Amino acid sequence: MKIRPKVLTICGPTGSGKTALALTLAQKYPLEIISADSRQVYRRMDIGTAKATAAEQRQAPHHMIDLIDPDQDFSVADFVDRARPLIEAIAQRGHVPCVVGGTGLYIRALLGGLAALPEGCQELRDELHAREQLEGAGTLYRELQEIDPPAAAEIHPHNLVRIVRALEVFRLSGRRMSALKEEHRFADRHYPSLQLACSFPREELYARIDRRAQEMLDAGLVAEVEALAADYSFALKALQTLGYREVVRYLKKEITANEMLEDIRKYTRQYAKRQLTWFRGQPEIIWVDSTKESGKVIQSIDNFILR
RNA sequence: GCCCAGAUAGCUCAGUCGGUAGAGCAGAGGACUGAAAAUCCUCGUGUCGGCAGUUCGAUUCUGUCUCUGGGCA
Repeated sequence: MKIRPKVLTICGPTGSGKTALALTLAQKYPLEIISADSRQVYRRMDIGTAKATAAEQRQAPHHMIDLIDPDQDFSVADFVDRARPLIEAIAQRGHVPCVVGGTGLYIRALLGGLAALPEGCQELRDELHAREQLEGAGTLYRELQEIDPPAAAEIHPHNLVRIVRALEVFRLSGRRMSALKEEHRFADRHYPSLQLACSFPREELYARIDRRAQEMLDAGLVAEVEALAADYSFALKALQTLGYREVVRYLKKEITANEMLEDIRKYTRQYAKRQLTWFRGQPEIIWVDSTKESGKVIQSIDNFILR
């Protein structure tokens, strides 16, 4: 009989203590951690992505970290494709797969599946962007209004990334993205899941983020970026990542060391806020203050695993 | 001590030829299906430094005081 793996997820904004909670729980349960983080998949991006340290990774098996080189592309679909077999294998050996991360879309797609959309095509995207450039702002949006009115109605005319994607889907599949999404709606139920999110009062979360930014710099974030820039270039897409791009600007002498620190803090806080917006919209998530409610957490995990 | 320039939103500043004011940033809220640490949207009442004068009406003009720059001594 094929077992249906139960999946525990721990999400929350950056700096909310997801890793710490997972490692605490790993002392009590046979957890294997699956990182759901769009940046921790990159090798050599350790400090700025707050990757679990080597010592932390020894406390429980970690997966989905250091998968690819910094110049390679990665997408939600890649994440799902790689994580699914891992979950099966972990469950087979009697362990509990624990998905830990802040990339909300990855977790949602893992649990709810992905619509039958074609994968992205960089050349096509470049071509579309070039057309918008050449033929004027609004060109692509008008085209989307023609071919997929429902999608156009949902996408703001300024949101080029989304507009390009919708056009790409139509061009590659011959079908409207709006229809394909409507047929799917993250409605798959791949695994029974218990979804926890780390919560903190906003002020405290921001204070933690501010502190961590300084710690990252102390730990050698600038050197990490210098090494990447030396082997690739400042234009490396992965260096557009929050925390990395500010260091790049510092190294290019566009901002001072202090501005770098303050910018990293500021943009990280804004990112945390966006994550909160996403996670708040996920109805199944149970919010816990892990520093105060560990009893409640243990209780709900017991119920979930033994059910 | 004297001269000059400032004082307007949390910050930087614009503006009102006299009818109580608006940008950027910050902040808050939101959207999100193969780029998601990305991308995008919405939200602006504040003794216009204090006091007094002129005026129907002053944040705007005048006087004075305070503070902050800069200059001269």
